[in-house]
Amino acid sequence: MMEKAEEILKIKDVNPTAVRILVLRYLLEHLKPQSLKDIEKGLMHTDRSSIFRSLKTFEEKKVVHSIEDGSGMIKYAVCPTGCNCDPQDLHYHFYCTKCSYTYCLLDNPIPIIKLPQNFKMQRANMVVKGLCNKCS
Amino acid sequence: MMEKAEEILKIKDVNPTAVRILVLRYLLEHLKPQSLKDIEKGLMHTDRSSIFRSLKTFEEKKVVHSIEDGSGMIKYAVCPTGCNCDPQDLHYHFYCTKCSYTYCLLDNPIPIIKLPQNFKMQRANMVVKGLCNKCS
DNA sequence: TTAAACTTTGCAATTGAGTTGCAGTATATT
DNA sequence: AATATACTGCAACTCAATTGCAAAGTTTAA
Ligand SMILES: [Mn+2]
Ligand SMILES: [Mn+2]
Ligand SMILES: [Zn+2]
Ligand SMILES: [Zn+2]
Repeated sequence: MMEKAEEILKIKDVNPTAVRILVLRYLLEHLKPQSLKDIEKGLMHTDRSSIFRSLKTFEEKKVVHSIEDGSGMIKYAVCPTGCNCDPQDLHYHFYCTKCSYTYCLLDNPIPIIKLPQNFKMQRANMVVKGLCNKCS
Repeated sequence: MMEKAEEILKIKDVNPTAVRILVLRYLLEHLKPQSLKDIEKGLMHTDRSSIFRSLKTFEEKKVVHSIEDGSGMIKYAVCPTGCNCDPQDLHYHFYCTKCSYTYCLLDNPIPIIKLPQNFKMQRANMVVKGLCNKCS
């Protein structure tokens, strides 16, 4: 990503505080979706609860999306440019059961899913599990 | 479901102990996928860890499949007849953000997902979130 | 400027689902 | 019956997530 953290926060209408910039930069530097613990380890002088609250704010303001990959730790990834987290913006994720790497499969938009009558889709958490290219 | 718990356990090669029969019957009685806590509340005289271990055994032996719907509690549902939890047997799930009901969308098999080179699919956890027919 | 109002942060404590060790009980095998 | 194996209940523990609160920082309105 070449966008600067501050620009993203401005676009997404999030107050660019010190912690938020650090957290967002950290996410931008790592293509791999990061857990709260990952970020905590990476930003050794920033408090966990502050990081946690930044992530919650980011999610709410659609700066990041979260991935429940079943590992027990929620992962966070910066939303691709133009993403508004609407159903048509969503993509699959892949969780490698061997190396525990979580991938955003950005090239695979999820298809239109035929829901039962009167079911309304808002979001989705689509995780394929298996072995990644490095592990298979 | 009309299958008796004992029959399913026999087919899936699981020793039909007292707790296991109780847990499986409980799941069969409820179409809604149940959490460990749900089952614990339903089977007031059965210990949590015993239920937990039954569910782990069931999952391993493909008696049930688990659903990580993001609610913080894993849900368990009896596998439909003939299901072997292979990729082609998988289906979408729907989590209602208002009433917290988790649905197995058995009529919607998931499509073939084009993964990157050398990625091998083993399992999947596909959860659509939104409002169910009763809540929209 | 200054004071009040609001926002953000760090720390400590709590929550709660999930998991495990272990000893006692039940069941199967010899 | 004696032994081995499988199952169960209880209590304790793990650990990611979350919260309360007071201090620090920032904005706004006298
Ligand atoms: Mn993603
Ligand atoms: Mn299901
Ligand atoms: Zn891998
Ligand atoms: Zn609902």
